[in-house]
Amino acid sequence: MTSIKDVAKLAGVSVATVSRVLNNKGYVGVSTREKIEKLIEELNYKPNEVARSLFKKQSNTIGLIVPDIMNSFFPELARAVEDTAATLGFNVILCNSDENSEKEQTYLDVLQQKYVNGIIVSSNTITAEQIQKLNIPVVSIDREISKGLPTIVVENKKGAITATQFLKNKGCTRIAHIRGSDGVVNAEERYEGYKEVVGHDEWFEESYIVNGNYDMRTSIAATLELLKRHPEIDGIFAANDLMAIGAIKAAYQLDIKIPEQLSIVGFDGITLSAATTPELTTIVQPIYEMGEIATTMLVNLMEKKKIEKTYYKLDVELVEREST
Amino acid sequence: MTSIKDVAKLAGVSVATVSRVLNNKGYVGVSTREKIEKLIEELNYKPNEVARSLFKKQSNTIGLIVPDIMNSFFPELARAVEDTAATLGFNVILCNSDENSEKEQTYLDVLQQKYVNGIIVSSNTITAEQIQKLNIPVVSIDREISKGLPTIVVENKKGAITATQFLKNKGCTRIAHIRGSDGVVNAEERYEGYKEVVGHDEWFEESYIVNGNYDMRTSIAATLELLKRHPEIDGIFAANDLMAIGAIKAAYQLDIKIPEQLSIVGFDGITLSAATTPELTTIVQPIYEMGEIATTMLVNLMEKKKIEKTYYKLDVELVEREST
DNA sequence: TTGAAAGCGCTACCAT
DNA sequence: ATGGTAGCGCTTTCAA
Repeated sequence: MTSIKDVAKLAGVSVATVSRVLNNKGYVGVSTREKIEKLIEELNYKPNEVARSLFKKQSNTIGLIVPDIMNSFFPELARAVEDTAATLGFNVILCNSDENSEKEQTYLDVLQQKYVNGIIVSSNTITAEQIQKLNIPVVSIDREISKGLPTIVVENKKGAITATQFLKNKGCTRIAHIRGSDGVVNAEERYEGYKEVVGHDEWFEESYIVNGNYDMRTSIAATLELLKRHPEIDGIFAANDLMAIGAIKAAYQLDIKIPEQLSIVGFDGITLSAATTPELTTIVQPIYEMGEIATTMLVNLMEKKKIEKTYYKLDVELVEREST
Repeated sequence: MTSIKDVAKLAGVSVATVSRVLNNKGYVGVSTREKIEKLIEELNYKPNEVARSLFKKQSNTIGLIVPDIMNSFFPELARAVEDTAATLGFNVILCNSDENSEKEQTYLDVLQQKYVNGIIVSSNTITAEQIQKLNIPVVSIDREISKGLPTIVVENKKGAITATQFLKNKGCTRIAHIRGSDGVVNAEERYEGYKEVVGHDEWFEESYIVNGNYDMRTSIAATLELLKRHPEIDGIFAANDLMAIGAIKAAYQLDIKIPEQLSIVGFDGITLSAATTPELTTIVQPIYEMGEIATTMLVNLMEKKKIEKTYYKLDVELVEREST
């Protein structure tokens, strides 16, 4: 690999001068500049990023910590983050935490050791304290780690209300809910939204709610049980698309027609939701936008620009498809 | 951030000694070692990876270049790569190339500038020459860039034969093919496999083949047209799951019953394929395993261990589900 | 068994 | 306008 020294030597100047043209900083005579630029071109010289990082204490890299890139909306989020980062001149290191605190801490440590400029994280387990210690900007996505920390979330409760109300308007009279994992804030919020709409109906009781653990398989089993217990159910609001798809499968097994006998609404708007048959009516989150905003905000934070807003609660939208 | 100097000073030794205990290399007196280790613990000192990288010319990082992390099997592949890399002590930088040569070259350049130890790449456009220049190990996945380069692929043709033959055995008498993008090797191979099985049947003609461009939307349109042109079709082999799902949707639109009137087989075995209704019969690739093998092989290459094999052609398996 | 110091490739300060 | 050089935090050679 050719280094700045080689360029300097061949150009008959000092490394300082080469550095100046590299960074477009400080005075350089026109002719020397040209000579150096030509040389850089010829040698196809690219400055060593690691050496730069060591000096700058920044590696032009950001860390992205997600529970599992295979799950629901993380591929799209990752894509948005990587796209935006690339545009702004950063690379992204992908980390799968499995929501495991130990792994998370390990990743946080090595990201810090690698001088990443900032971190985007989606986690329920990470604490504000862990983040404070890091001393680099962190933005939290999809989950609110603590007040004050830069955060991008969506209108979970509002979305749930929209979904449930929509089922009601469609004429559903017994609306069940497949809720997300215990202890996860957005699962809680979606549950609350559901309850706000039907909680005071005289038919309502807690047994219309099952836990699908944000997972398709669990949801199938839960739905089967739910429909056995309450065959009168004619509407289901699932707290994410995966579980809604599970519900579709369960209904299919029981030979229940969707949407004729049973309407189903999901939450997330993942690619999958448009690929099922029938296609899923769902509350779609602006996933790509979330990634964009998070990354842009992170970069602003990193560059210590002043930020107008560090808390975004993005709106969600009901997209009606074939399952209702 | 506390540095090796701080540790050395507090321990009353030189940085060299601290470095020795850090790397478990060279002689260190037992008592000094203990003192230093205790100090490291207390200070929660973590060595600066960037400084290390600069010296070692290796950053304990590998690059992963895929066309688009949102597409078909890349999330699972990325997961496998990251898991394996993490276990072996490496981070992974994610790059989305969109199969765009310029982007690819840019990524290759910055990965090299960042001293990544190796690169895993899935691309049709990258050339052997580009890789040679890099001078770091590269393994190619899903596509064969050139003979001699470490490669992981699957039995595309064989899988296609299995799929098509399976449809025949199921009693299908007019089997169509939705092929993948032009110029993509695996699309070609799958097409060949299909043709090997039905190409000599007397009913066969080229008009039973349409191009779905490895994309769901395109596939829907193509299937619609296909079924209009040849209403007698009772079996479809699609070159990937996304297109097979498109075919399901098209059939659904035309009110054609699957599998009663039409059987469909896909290729890939992505998560999606088990989420549709009806669930898709497909040729599943060992995606996770491909990622594992690629990463392990890459690390061996990086560490200059001797490699038994640099070319893997993994077997695929037909998984029968509801679409046939 | 330990320390001093060179050097990895670059940037930025201070001279000139 | 340009050069010399310290220093970023670490590893490794050479001496002691």
